[in-house]
Amino acid sequence: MPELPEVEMFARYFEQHALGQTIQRVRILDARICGTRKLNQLTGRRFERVRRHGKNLFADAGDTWLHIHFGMTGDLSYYTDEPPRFARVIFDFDNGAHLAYEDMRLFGIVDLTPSPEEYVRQHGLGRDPLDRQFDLRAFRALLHKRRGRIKALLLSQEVIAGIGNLYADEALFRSSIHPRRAADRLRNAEVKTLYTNIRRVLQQAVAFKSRGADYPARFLVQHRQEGDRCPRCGGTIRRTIVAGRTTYYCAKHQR
DNA sequence: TTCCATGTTCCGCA
DNA sequence: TTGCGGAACATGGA
Repeated sequence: MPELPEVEMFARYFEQHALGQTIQRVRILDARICGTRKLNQLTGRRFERVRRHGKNLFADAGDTWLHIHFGMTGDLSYYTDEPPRFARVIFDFDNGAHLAYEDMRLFGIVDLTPSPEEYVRQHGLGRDPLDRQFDLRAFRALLHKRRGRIKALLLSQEVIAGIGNLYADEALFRSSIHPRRAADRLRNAEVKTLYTNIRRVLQQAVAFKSRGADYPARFLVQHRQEGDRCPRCGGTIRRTIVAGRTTYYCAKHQR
């Protein structure tokens, strides 16, 4: 689940449920999820605010921040009765409720970091595409002298932080750009279109999700099947591998 | 049983 | 140097 829009939902969920309460205990059910720092140090503290950068969630706990990366199957669950099946870390609050980080495949990370800025710096993350500073000019600069494939570039978190496999395909689909095109060979108009569509796709995804609505049929994500009909031009949807990931695109209008 | 998965990282090779 | 493919990680669902 977790690309930028999903993590944005997690951030809002965290904000709604887990702020302001004293953490009574932190239970680590599977240490493979945790980094090197000791989450126990959160005991007695409260989460004061939440931030997101790309696919990373941060929660301010005073002089340290909780950092969560959701891997492929990470999720949050605030509950009062039974913990979810794949709970890996559980925060017990003094009101008797709990916040569980669940993760079936264990690719996620729950750790502490000095601050979101420090984390972003240490890991060399690029701009968040919904950040104000991510303007067309910045995007254009990222593509300059990049010989790699445009899809690979969109997936690279050091370039832009937050786009994953699904939304990379979606943005390219809307922009009529073939995922194997060389990044530095896109025409000016295409760069602009792609920039606009990256933001639009992510913003719309957040909007649909926050309403609990399904994505409409015009989204490629509803047609991720070899041989399906393109909702935009009637062409044929193809499945291939680009940048090591399963990629769907319309063979007719993506060039 | 086999294949696949919305992520990241590491290694070998061109 | 840059970028690519492949493998690895771990696990359940179709």
